[in-house]
Amino acid sequence: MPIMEVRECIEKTVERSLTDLGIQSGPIVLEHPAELTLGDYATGVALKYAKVAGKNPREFAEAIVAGLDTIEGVAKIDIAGPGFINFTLTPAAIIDRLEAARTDERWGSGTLLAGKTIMVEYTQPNPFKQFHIGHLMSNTIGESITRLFEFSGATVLRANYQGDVGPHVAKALYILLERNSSNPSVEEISSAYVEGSTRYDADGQSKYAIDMLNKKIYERSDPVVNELYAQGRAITLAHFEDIYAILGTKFDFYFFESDTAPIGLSIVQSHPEVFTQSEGATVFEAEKYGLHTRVFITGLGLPTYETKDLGLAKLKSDTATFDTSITVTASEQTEYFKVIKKAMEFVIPEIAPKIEHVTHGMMRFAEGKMSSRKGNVVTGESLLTDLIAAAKDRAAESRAIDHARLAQEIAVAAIKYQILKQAAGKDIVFDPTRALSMEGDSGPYVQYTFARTCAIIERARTANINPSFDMVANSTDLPIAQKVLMRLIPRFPEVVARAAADYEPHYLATYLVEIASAFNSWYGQVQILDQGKDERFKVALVEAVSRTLKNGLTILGIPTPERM
RNA sequence: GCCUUCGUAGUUCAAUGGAUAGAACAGGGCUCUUCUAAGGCCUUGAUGUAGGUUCGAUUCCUACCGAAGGCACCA
Repeated sequence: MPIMEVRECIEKTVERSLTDLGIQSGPIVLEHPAELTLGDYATGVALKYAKVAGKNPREFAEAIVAGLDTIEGVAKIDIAGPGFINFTLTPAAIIDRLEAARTDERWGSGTLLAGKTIMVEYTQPNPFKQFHIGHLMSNTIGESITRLFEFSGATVLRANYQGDVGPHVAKALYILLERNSSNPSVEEISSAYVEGSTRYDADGQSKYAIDMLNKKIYERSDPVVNELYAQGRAITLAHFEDIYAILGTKFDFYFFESDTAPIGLSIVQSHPEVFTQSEGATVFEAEKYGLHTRVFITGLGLPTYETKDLGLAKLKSDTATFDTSITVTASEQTEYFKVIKKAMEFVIPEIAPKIEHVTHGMMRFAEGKMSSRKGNVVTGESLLTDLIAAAKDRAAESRAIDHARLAQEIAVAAIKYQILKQAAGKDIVFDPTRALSMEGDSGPYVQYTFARTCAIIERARTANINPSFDMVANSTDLPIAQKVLMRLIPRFPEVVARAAADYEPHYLATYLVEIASAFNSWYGQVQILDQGKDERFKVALVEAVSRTLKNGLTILGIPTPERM
């Protein structure tokens, strides 16, 4: 019986036993014991309800256990410590899962989101601005969330939303026009943006000129402006595609602010009962809902990001059918999004419930916030370039056939793992030294472990060893690290499911390092290919580890080179 | 000022209200005639402060201290 079902059976029978004892507990959620030696699953319900039941916890635990049905796949049930009930799986149940890990290509997948279609919008770089490490963060988290959803049975629509109109474009274009640029490079465009921002804040004349230019861009009224605009837009977008290719993202939909703006405008203008006029602007007064007022249409009659976001929701809904649309952005937009969501409830009530916002922390320097307006950002490509350079020497000495490709795969692993190893909502303080590190708790560490498993599997194949769990090794004299692996690997589908349910890839990242660490410990301790009687069993276990690492890294969006 | 989020080893992060708070890096020591040393083994070291709820609090509540973000025409 698959382990997820064993788990459910335990949860159900515990709940029923409690009900029989007069306790309405609600659904039971099992945890894992602190120590692997204590068992595979545990519950503290006896502790929780002992007082209500008027018994001491251990006595009560005994009563609960006495009321349990026999559960296939459970070898023993212990009461331990202050009154925990611990369940230990049978060797057969564990071997059944290890066999699945070894042979099932989709090992780890589940049905949590089966039948659901979910649009995920992430990355959101803006043409005419740099692709900085904040975008790298959004892309990494967004991509791994989409893959978690896919492994949980959902159909996923990858979407990117890019701001190709708005003041930032006018600022960059103003300087480019002044420089008489033609077919500017990505660097020229982003430096123009920084200069434009500075001028906008510094002198009133430039500010006025940029505001007028902004209006022209929206209206598409000036052929010279249109020409340079088209060039700059195309150049930056093509540049972003190069980065997506390295990162391993392929979007299904691209939305642009130039398209969402008119849709949003018409929505706002057709709801005067929701939006009010104030100081020449059209605003949404959200104070009455415990939020704050935001401007939707400026005094110049131009739509702000707020209005475009309303248009975006409508456009998404018109473009594709989905149950939920999730927008992944940095936490600085948390409050902003609440206002938008509230406005949506009034103007597009049929779409509003489908729109969800997930925030991630911000990438910042120890000294403070990065700001592309000021130009003090670390760009995505400079970080990747530095990481590739750092990985290059080692890659050159590796067994890989394509060294340049390996260096890139390692660089992607290093940056992505650093982002994914911690809870998604927390800020990351960007430390260049740490970012370049490939040792210890890192992406390359897990990759290296995977490459090791591949090397062993390859050798075993050459030696005609037939991997098999048929012969169950005497479990008492196994090395601890091997026992740990055998208990940990079956948990993989649960870890994936929990990470998907909570939008928290870091549960998976943490788990993979745990597996890699146990494997490396075992590897250091025993000779796997030793021609002994356990050899086939050990090779089979290596295959189970290998698949778990491969699928796990893939879900995180991290490449899995077989040779390093 | 108001709102949101967050304070865990020297540093960067874990911990589903549970059992002895785990890792990694940095520091000290050991380990490649043996399947990849990007590895393994040993070692020092932590829950901001004060209360509260609970059988049990890093986790929930209150206050304070500290940090980050947001709060009208940026995205």
